[in-house]
Amino acid sequence: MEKGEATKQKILAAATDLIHQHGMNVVSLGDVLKASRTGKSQFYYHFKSRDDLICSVLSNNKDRICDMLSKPLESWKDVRQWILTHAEFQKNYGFERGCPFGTAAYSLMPNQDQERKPLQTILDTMRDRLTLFLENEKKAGRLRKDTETIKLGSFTVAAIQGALIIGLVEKTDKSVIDAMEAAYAHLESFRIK
Amino acid sequence: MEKGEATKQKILAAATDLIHQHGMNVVSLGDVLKASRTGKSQFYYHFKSRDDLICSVLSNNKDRICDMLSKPLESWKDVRQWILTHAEFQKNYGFERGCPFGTAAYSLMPNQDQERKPLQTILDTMRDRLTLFLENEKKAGRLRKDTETIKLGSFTVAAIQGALIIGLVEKTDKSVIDAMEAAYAHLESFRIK
Amino acid sequence: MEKGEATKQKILAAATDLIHQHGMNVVSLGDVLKASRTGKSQFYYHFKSRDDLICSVLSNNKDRICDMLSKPLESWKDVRQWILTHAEFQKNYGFERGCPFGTAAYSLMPNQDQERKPLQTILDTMRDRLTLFLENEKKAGRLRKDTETIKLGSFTVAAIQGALIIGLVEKTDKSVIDAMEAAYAHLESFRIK
Amino acid sequence: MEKGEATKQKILAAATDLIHQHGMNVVSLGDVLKASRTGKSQFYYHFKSRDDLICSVLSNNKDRICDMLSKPLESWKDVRQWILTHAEFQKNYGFERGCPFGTAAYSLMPNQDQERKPLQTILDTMRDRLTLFLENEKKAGRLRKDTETIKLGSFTVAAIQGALIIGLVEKTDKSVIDAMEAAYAHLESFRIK
DNA sequence: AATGAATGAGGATTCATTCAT
DNA sequence: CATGAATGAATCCTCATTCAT
Repeated sequence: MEKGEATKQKILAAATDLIHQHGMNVVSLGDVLKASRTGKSQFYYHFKSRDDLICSVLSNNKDRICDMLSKPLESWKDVRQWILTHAEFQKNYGFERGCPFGTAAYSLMPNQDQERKPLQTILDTMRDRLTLFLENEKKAGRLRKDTETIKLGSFTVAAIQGALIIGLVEKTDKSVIDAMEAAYAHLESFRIK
Repeated sequence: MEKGEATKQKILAAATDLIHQHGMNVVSLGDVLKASRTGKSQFYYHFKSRDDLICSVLSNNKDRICDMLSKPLESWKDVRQWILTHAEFQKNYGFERGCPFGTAAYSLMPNQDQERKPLQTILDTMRDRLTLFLENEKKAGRLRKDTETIKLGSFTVAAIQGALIIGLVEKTDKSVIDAMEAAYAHLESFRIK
Repeated sequence: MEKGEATKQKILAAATDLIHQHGMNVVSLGDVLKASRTGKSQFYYHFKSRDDLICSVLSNNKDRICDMLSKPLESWKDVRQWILTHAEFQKNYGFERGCPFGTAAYSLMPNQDQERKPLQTILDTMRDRLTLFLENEKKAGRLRKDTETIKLGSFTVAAIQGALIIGLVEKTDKSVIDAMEAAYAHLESFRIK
Repeated sequence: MEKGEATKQKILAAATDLIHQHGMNVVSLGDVLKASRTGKSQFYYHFKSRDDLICSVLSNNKDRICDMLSKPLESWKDVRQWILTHAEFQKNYGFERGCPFGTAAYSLMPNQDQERKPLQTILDTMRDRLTLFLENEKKAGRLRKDTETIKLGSFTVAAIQGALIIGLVEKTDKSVIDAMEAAYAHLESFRIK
């Protein structure tokens, strides 16, 4: 990685972090440059515009998140663990952030279709991963035959994201975990032991 | 209500709507004034500052939402209906908005404790309303004795909010309703018929 | 004239002068503000944008020039005097400027149709004024019946503008006056004494 | 001509064209590089600065124009043709350009004496060419003895340049040709048939 | 001879706010 | 209650130029 690329990554990293913190509409170029200790010109050498940066961040998030989701869920424990990880993640940030996915979803303007694409991808990946697990369980006879796996996928993603919103407001993980446990309990209620 | 108060309400209404649409960090004073057909001076007569307006909007939202929640849930049908209403509400806005609650939660800066209060109130009211219903059902012997009603309250609120995020990304209510139905199904699984 | 209007006029005057000097594409907002000793915000209070300012200047020029042309030409001496005035005008500015009309014409981008309108008006006014004089002379039997007055109008305007270009390059009025005298001579060649 | 020289010519050609189109104050280095498909470094290898480029363009223009003027005018038809060619030239460019000479004259800052030199040369060449023709005609007894040939030279150049300004404003060649025909008529009025 | 990277000044514009009337 | 005018910091972005390689 050459020197130039390093600068670009530094900017991207700073922007990714700031946007995760504050939402993309609130982060100014100046903020990003201050945080990355770079100058305007360096920025405009590496990015076409602020919008370009935003898109890069979004797509960067998509890559990182999808990367984390690349290992398939292999057990019910995995599932529970994955759900609860989100709460832990939020707690580590002092309840000052939600999931980058949720942050972005609520920052998007209705017409930003380009920017919405990576979010859609993240959403699909999260849901599909769960659905795949459930399907496998069904085939193995460990899940009720009548389980609507896709529906449960959407449900789980929603429950996680919603729980994080509660965390943002309450600044405690009490209710967050409550909600997540309940969500997991719902999943498990389809399980055949 | 004198003429002056009417102006204030006009500004507040415009701001509430715009903020619901775009999130509070993105709406400029100019936007609000344009939308409310008022002038700078009228604004600064009625509000101390932009922050003051934001707080008013938030508290206004709180009042309106809590108002809508004042009638207690009286039947399982009521519960299901209430959950699904959120999806309908979002659909009516062309999936360009989430719930004002969620929008605000994701717009808040970590240090805006003052502004977070009305959100906390909304959250509590939503949860308590459901909890109250469940407790009543339990007393009436129509709910399993071991049901953790508060947990289920948080869970339901989370599921609703999360489902709306999905709506924002997908711009369809398919998955939104899927998630909500699943959430309701979970509640009902505790019911004794 | 209130205080606010005065500020606007100060800005407009400074811009008009600077644009006459350098052409509209070269004059920056900063230049105008420095020259008018005003601030950015004062500017944006009174003008919608830089483009708005440019249009105002152009239309202002149009008004001022057309005003100067409002008194009809009444004698051949008037005509000659009018033509030569342009040279004198340029000399007074040390040959650092052409006619505001020419300056603007050469600064226009092909797509600036809005901005071209006032120029068209100036052009028409200059030509019509001469044409009117010639027509009157023709009616009075002091001009050859076969004179194409409109053609001569365009010709005269062109000769004046072109002469000023020469002045810009040579920084002397020698050739400018030569060209103008020749142009006038051409007009007079249609005269019947 | 080596490879390096070719690059330089490519840049020069692009710049010449762009400057003819938009005037030299409006064309940015980036524009030139984009149009010539070259890079910053190539530019700074071949030119000292933007100013250097401008000077080169001006001198390039001078060379090309003077080249076109190198064949002497040999008949009255030649003269008329030459004048009218300017209108045709402008028409071919959709009335989006004047003569490079006029464009440059109006783009120059008063203190750019260095840059003004090539313009002076162009002007002299145009005028002298006509003057020479007229002198020859005079010697041949086909021109009135009292004709002030130099004056007529300046006059003709002015009329051409001014006519082109009209073309820029009106975006039609109607008046342009009117003015040019009148100018030629004036010249011819000195002719002895 | 040419490349990618960096620089800093300056471009137009919008913002929330204040003040005098 | 309301108006018009002013303020200055901050927004995103483009410019011509330079440097190390």
